[in-house]
Amino acid sequence: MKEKKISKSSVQRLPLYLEYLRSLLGKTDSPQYISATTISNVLRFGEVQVRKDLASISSLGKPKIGYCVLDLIRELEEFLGYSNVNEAVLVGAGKLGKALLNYQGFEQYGVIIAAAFDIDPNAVGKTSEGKDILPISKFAPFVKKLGVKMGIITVPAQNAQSVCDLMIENNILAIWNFANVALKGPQRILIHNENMAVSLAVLSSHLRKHLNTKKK
Amino acid sequence: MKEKKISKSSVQRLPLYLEYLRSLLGKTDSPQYISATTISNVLRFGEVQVRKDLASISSLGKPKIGYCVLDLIRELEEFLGYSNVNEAVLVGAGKLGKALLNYQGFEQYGVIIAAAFDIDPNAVGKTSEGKDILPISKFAPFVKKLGVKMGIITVPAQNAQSVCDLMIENNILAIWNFANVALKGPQRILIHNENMAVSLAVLSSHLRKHLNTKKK
DNA sequence: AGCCTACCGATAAAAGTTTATCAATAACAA
DNA sequence: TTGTTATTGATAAACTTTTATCGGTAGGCT
Repeated sequence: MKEKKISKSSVQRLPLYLEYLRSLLGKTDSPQYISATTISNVLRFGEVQVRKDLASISSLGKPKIGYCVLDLIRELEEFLGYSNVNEAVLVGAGKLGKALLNYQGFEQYGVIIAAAFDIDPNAVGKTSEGKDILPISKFAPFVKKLGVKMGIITVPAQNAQSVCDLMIENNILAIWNFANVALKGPQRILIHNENMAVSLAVLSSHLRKHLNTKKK
Repeated sequence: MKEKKISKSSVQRLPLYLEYLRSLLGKTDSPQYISATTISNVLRFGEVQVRKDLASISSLGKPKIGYCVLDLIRELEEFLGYSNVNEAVLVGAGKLGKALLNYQGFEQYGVIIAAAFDIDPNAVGKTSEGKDILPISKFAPFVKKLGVKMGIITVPAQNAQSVCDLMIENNILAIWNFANVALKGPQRILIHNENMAVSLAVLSSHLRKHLNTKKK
């Protein structure tokens, strides 16, 4: 009810607040309250932006005092869904796929990759970390049985859309796509395209621009 | 001169056009010209958006015909800086760092990771793919010698800013940051924060919202 | 030739995001 | 108690990005 609409860009800043607040807890002089001003100085966001972001997930915030750190952390974790674990499945056990599969870091954010799938029979087996890589034929039953709602795509670009369709058919609701195409699907499905090429484009075009103008 | 200002979001769509156009070349019925309408249908962007994006990097575009595919590809590669190779250095040879280091895929986009650096003496050596992992003390001379302009950060969050500062001191111009903090630096430096936690936040909060509303 | 149609490019409107301004509130000190 | 100050939260302005509208141009068909 009280949940105001929150912009996508705002959501993307939330984990940064969370990371910072969590880092405070470790310190010896860890403060009980924190002001938006302080946060904005550390993260170098606009002061107002911080307030707006926090306002959309939290109710508290006392004048002259700021926000209660512990409450904020709890509310952020709550909002971001880090408090309840989501299981995910990964399709495409190539280099990138395996790297993600073996990467422990996601558990910190409430995501566990339950298993990976690959079309290549040679890829099937167990990773060094003991995660299963199953044949793609097992995908539908596996997902149905565990009720997995999150899918990760690390197949080559030309196969990505069909994997995406497969996931949607099997009631996956959120898809994290590492293939170098912008996948699309029905509105209700969230497809987040994580595209290394896109990032490289930003970096690389900046360099080109910068180096060119210098030459002149 | 003719280069119009182009928005960051626009730049981020460019590699998708490129990928699609490149994929056309492989086909047997590969067309010589292509219209913005066709592209927009495949990539599911707005038709006008495609035109605007293309207009900012290309001059051509004939009524009733469309754009010359080969020219477009050339112009995109040119703009994105894929045509001339950029060397990059990576700091932080942990799991993620090594995965990136060994990942060949970047070369397709004109980026080669020349070497990695780590503060931990035990990490120093060569990867399975034959890439060097050097002690961080070698960073400054290495970067200076090769004139590297791109840096990749894969260290834990608390060390990321100091690595970032180190890179800036050594004239790195574009930084690709995988640590879970938003790094900041002077305007002229491009810092692209690639944050897995941010992506997970988007996915995970979508799931939470979706699953909650269903329960009701 | 002249008309029709597919398509581009420019300009304008709308939507979304960030930044600025300011009144209101609660702690603290005199 | 009363004034001062740090800080919030709401509202408004500026900016950015996306989407809509429309005139203009070049093929191709009659």
